[in-house]
Amino acid sequence: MKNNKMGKTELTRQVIMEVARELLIEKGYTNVSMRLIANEINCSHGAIYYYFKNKAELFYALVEEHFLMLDQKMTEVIVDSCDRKEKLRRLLLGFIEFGLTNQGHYEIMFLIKDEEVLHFLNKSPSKTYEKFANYVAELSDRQLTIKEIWSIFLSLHGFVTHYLRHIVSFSEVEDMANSHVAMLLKWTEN
Amino acid sequence: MKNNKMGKTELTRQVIMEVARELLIEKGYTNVSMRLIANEINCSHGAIYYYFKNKAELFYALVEEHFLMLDQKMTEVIVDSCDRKEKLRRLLLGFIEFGLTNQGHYEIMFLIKDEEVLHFLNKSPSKTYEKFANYVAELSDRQLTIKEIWSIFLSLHGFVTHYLRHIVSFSEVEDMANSHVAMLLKWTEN
DNA sequence: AATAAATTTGAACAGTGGTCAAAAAGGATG
DNA sequence: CATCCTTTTTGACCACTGTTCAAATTTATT
Repeated sequence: MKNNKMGKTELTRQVIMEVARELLIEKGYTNVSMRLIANEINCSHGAIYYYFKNKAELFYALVEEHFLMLDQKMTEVIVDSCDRKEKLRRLLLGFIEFGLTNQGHYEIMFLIKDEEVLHFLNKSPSKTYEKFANYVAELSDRQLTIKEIWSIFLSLHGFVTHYLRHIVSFSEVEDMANSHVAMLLKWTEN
Repeated sequence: MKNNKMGKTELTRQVIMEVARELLIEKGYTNVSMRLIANEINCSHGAIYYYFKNKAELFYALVEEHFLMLDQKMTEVIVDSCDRKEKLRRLLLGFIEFGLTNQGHYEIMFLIKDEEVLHFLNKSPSKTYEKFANYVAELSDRQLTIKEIWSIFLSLHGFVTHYLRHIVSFSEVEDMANSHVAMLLKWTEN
């Protein structure tokens, strides 16, 4: 970490985002206040507004990276050296794992209704979904319709969303996740 | 509505809940404040706390009725005079319709993470789910496992949750809802 | 009319996101 | 070093939130 001459941590977008991310993970979007972030950094809450126009922009900057992370995670599955059926399985399971290991981020990316947050999200969710949909279409045995793929996504979203409410870790529901994905897979076959 | 000698509406749990329900429908849980409710009734916000210990209890009293409404809606489908396959279809579609025509309530019943709200919800969601699961098991052609039924529920939950974020009415997504349910049904068959 | 109980009020508290004039710090120039 | 200018930081302030509670008011009872 960069320090200035007084030894205090320099205030940058990066530093603010790092602290905000830690707090987001342990408390969730609504329970992290700008003042709490500022306290953790030892600056005034007003200073944060010099780097981010508001709370929504700050937290969007956080999740923006995670859209790319999710994209990358999907690509990793694709270039893996297993057969198509296994790739598809890992793609669906991977989405659930991503959602439950990044609950705070997932909340902002796909759940929170806040207008301001939604304004910043813009096209990111649809772009990531498009990638997901293309991969699913590519990996499935039979030709799936647009609606069918969308249904698969909504089913995964429902899984993540439910367990997110009670803050359950992925490992705690891994069995159920496997079962859920197995059902969706079975459905893509016939 | 009962009025007292001055012509002013009498302050009761019922009156508070009616006003709160209207506001919940048009604004959602987080955007309805105790002071807003009080203004609408023409009483002080403090008075509401004489009838409800806090915001969560007030809104739980609202959704409590809706767990029963949902139960009843499911029962109506069961006693209907169509064949089993059609009953199951209406059961699943009915859940989606319920969620999207009572968005504010559904939010509290199945979505909101607020600890205080969760505390009051207690066993209501699981009881309603149990009823749902029993009906699904009863109406499906083949024997479904516990996990399979749970997956069906999560898939419906995902559908509702997604469209709830953008406040879309049921009629606007009815086609997609039918398609989503059709997929789940097809899966229960083979 | 006096007393007791039920109800209502509104100031106060601690918290939120956000704004902004003023102060402070940093850098460049003479 | 001193002056000037720009960048950064502060913290009081605003309007809002849920919640509490002593005090005032209304209603019911004796």
